[in-house]
Amino acid sequence: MASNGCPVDPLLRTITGRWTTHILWLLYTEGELRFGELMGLMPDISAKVLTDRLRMLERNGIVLRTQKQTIPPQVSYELTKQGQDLHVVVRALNTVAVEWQALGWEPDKGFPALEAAE
Amino acid sequence: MASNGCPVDPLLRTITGRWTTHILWLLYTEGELRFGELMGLMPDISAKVLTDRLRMLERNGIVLRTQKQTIPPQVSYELTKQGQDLHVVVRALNTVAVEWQALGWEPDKGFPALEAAE
DNA sequence: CTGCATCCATGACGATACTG
DNA sequence: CAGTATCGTCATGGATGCAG
Repeated sequence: MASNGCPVDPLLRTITGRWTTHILWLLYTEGELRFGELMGLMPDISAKVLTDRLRMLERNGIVLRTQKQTIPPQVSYELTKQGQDLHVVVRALNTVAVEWQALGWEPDKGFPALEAAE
Repeated sequence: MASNGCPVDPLLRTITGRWTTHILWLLYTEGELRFGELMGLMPDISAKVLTDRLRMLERNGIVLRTQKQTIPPQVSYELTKQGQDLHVVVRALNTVAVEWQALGWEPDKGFPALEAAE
């Protein structure tokens, strides 16, 4: 059922899904982060969803999970070598997002600035 | 509820969603296409979903819909100027997707080639 | 501190049938 | 040809509570 001949789709489905690129962005810009630090940097995410995302990214070889058996436990996450491949994508995304933001673009509302100019 | 300070999220939510990048890819590589041509190039999509996606992309200023009032009606879609900004993103996505495919990557299965090597 | 189990609401996706 | 209308299913996101 994957879209025939479109190799992008599975990748997109992986890095998509609420919060995922934000996590990648943070791990890319901040480096290794602990679970609680990620929570702090994303005030609106729930623990379950963050865990879901991290586990999924781990399964896919994109982040590396390191657990220190101390009390209390400490768990850190960092990008794997493959995970760092994604910075090209995330940066491209970021470039366009910032550019469009400057044009007044909003989801489901288009480019108000441009329509006004026509 | 948008992820605070992450301008990427709304953009990602827009270009995400089953088939969307495939549509963008086709309009980017093939140029202007008619509704039926898009259907033909994506054998597994339903008319409703294709319509949904195109309407959404149109609302967001990414594709331009042109209708010729003939019998039978002819409707064409093409990328707007802003839509073409996305080719950077789609190409980045495609580059990584192809690269990972070569490494044996599959969603939820990681990189078998690499694990075998370790 | 880090996370798992459970439950629920939402909406995306898709099949089918019908229309100007 | 190019849709619209309707309905059903299922995955996702999220709240809450418990646990090592």
